[in-house]
Amino acid sequence: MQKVIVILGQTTSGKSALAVRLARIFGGEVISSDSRQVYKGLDIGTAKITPKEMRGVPHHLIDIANPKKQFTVAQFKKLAEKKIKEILGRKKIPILCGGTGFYIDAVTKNIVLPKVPPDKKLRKDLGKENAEHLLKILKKLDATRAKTVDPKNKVRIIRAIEIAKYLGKVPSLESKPSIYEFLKIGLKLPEEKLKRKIKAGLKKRIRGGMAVELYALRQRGVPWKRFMELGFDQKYIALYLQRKINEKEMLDNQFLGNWQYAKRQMTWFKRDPEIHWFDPSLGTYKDIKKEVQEFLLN
RNA sequence: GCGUCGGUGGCGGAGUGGUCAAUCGCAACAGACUGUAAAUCUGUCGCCCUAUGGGCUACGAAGGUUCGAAUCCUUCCCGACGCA
Repeated sequence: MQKVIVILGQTTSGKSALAVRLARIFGGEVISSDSRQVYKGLDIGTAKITPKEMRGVPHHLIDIANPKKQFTVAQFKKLAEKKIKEILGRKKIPILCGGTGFYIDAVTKNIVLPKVPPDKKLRKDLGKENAEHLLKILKKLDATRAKTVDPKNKVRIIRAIEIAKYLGKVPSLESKPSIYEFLKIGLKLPEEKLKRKIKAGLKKRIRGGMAVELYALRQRGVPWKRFMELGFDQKYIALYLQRKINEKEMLDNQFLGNWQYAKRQMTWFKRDPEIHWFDPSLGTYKDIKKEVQEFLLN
């Protein structure tokens, strides 16, 4: 089976740098698996790797989407699979690197996503209803899925309705075995160190012109409302630029957002027993390298 | 110094005689996750236990009134504002 390396972990844990190092040694190319770095014009705000930091290693799936439009897992999965194929075709090692657990699982667990594209109008209309009512609508279309969806999660129920409308019912969850073999390396920092890194990273992004960057997007017609969805950093900068919060509130909320996100990432990753965890602050690079080496040889 | 308003759980903030261990929001902790996933959503959240029940300590402090007080009275301490 052909091999693919996966580097995942919490925000600011050092995934990108590790990916570049491994890519340079083993002859790899990086496929970003980050749901925000796909957007063009959101460089500083999503802590995108810079060309210099790439050190000659090709990076994929960065800057491929218009921030005005919504990018989705399904698109990611399709593109990532295409890139994996291409990279392997060049006799190089694909390295999936990022912090979006769902995106990574979509590829590594080969989750079969129903081929029903988002229906903007339907979502908008149904969004006005309450969860209880939505569940009733779903029950009529697909009683089975109605029993399993989170009954209070409108987003989920609406998607289920969307699928049921097109396919008659929501197909049961399927996860086909992947044609690739994956080695999952997880990076996890101790709490205090992670907090410090998040703070430092935030400072750097602010000084680096995160607000200016967002302002430019705004000038290009990205509505304020959209910033709310683009991530915690951009959300609070947008509120600050609109003078709805002050500078301190912005910084506090941004830190909190990053921190809570890091915790949420862990609850996702925790349930995957295949991940090999390392603490990058302990000089574990050699161990990781060894692990990768063995994986590639077998 | 006088006057007014106020002091509630980690924080903000309800409650103004019983149904209050105390609405709610935040944080915290745990978790879910079928094309929004940096999103969306759920549970727990004073302490202890033989735990869909029981006990203890609590609403600035100390007394008091009452069958019963976070809620009423007195004094004291602290804060904000007003008058001096």
